[in-house]
Amino acid sequence: MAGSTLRDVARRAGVSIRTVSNVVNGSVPVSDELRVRVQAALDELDYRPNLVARNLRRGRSGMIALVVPELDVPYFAELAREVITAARAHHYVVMLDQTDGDGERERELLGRESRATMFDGLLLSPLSISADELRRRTNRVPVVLLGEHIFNGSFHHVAIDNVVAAREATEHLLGLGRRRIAAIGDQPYSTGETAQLRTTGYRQALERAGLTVDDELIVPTPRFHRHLGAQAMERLLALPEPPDAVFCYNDLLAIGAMHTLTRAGVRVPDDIAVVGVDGIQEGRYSSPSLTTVAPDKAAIARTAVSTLLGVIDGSAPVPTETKAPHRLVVRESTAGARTD
Amino acid sequence: MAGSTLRDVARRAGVSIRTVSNVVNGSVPVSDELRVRVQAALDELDYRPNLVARNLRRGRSGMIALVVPELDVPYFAELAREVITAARAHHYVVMLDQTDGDGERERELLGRESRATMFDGLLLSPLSISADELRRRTNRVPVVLLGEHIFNGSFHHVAIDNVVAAREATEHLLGLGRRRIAAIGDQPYSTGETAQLRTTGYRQALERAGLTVDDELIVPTPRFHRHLGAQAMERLLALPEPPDAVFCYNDLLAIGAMHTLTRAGVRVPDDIAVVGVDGIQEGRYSSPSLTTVAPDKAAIARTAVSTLLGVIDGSAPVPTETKAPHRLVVRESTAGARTD
DNA sequence: CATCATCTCTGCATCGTTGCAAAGCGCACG
DNA sequence: CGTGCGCTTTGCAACGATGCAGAGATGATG
Repeated sequence: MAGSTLRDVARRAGVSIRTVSNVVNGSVPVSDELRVRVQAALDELDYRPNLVARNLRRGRSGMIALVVPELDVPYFAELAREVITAARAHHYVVMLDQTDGDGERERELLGRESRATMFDGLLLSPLSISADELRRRTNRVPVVLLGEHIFNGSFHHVAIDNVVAAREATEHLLGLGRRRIAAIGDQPYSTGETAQLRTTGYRQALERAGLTVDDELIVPTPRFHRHLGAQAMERLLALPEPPDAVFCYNDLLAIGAMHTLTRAGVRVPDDIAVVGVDGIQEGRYSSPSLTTVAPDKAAIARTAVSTLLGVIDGSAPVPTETKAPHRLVVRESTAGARTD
Repeated sequence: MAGSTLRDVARRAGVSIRTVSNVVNGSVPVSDELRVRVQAALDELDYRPNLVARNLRRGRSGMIALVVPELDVPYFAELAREVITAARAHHYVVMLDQTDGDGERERELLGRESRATMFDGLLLSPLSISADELRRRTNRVPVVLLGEHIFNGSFHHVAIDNVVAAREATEHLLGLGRRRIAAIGDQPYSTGETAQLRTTGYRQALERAGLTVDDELIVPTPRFHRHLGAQAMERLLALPEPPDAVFCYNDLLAIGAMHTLTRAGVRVPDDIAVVGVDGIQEGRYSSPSLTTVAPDKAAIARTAVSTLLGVIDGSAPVPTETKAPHRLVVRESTAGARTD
């Protein structure tokens, strides 16, 4: 029951511990005769290396942590999937934690008694923590930031170009002939940088089209959840002059918005076209299916993981700001065709 | 940069390593004078305990692994969220891995060179691996199984009562007056036990209502994904006598099915009522919103974690089969009211 | 035949922490 | 004043693995 150790195997095979280790690792040549004998002992005792001990000796754990606000938000679940896959390609495993966007939890994560030291590095998708704090707390552990916040070059960072993504989404709506385009999801305060970038892109698109931005059409939401999208849409429908299209800052907001529209008998896209961001699977089977700006999550994950591993092995000391690709996926919610 | 150790702190404070350790852990009393001095040294050097070393010494890692088929399947993401939360309450962290339902991956997970030894225990949601194999491979690591497969009492196991859940879902449809009720998601082969249990419940409900089961209405699907639900529904619509209700073995199948129905101009629930299983958030904002049998995921997670920890500390040697609660959540997809 | 290079194999030290037992110290008590 | 008790503090060993340097054995070479 209690796992056997190198010592047990060595005793059984009548060789030194070191020789068993050599057989297990295969790095140092071992004579055929001994190898066979040791291998037999390994099999009989069903030896499994104690990775904790190995890690201590090697100074590496082979584990990274991925910290996201909420794992049950599809975007993060899908991203986590890709991160796990990308990490596996480098023989790394991934510990997952979620902060619920709670700054306290984020801080605790990096604090004195945290488990952070167990990991070779951290992939962090911070919501509430400030750049200063992060800097103060991460002087030990290699960190790569994902998608959120701007930390003006002091951190490794992987994200899509949010301004461009938002501009393209809005331009797509303009291309349909819509002129009264709303935006759902602005976050005009210090930790809402991502949202603000999307607002910037939205404004750019309208201005380039020679339209004036109607601030009434920009509805802020504290988070990016379905029910907040639904609420925001209600507010927009109550306007004297409702919009004819909505750019939602993520797909969940868009799905919430479409929920409100469907209930209100407003046709999508005929009366109001809807576009989201994130490219989550849910949007492919919603009714109507959702047009979205889809970040290349696999690319984000691969880049983030390899950047992090670079920091870990010291080959990437200078913070890099990587822009990951995205593409517009057009579906029914902005298609010319009727929904039903 | 390189983290300071107990030795460094001890040197600086002019005390023994052991005393520093005592201050850090707080378990053994230390005189005020020394504690202050040591604490100062700890702060100055920003000491963080090396958890790998601590784990080696203590023989516990404080980590469990959660292995699910696919993390981007909402049910598993939501379950993972609860598991992480439940584990945190016990000061445990959770490593996440996914197998893609690939038996090879599941086997590898338990194999010789796996990371399994790094964890104190495993929460496993197996898809393809057989009971025998699992038994052969898990003689070392404490394991609790989640929701899938039947392993006739040789493993700790937490799941809802699938037969009852399926029966209740079907009875709900019967209660609406529907009489031609289809089922989507059967898996009539060795690793599809969960699906088979749901088929059993479905049959029970029909038989108790004095109806005969029309095997044509039971559409198998190899997995529980949206597009397979959509395909299955197409098949049902093509029948000479289509159903007036569908029980889908999970919410994704149901959402796929509703997608097909909406496109085909079939009204839900007026023409065909739909019910799913899993209680994922997506179903609350789908159009129409989805009636579902919702397992209490938090309860499943709590039970699974505390059972696992019981196995780990040896206080729960006999395999327990726990039935977690579930409840029927009625929404638009089976409501009397019109959708639009 | 002596010498040296080569190839296996081994023992020791070490990673950073904690368990254990005993040392050191002060104080109360006979 | 000596003994014993309780409290704090310490040194040593150990968790299980690997790096390193060196010991043996073997073969090649002059």
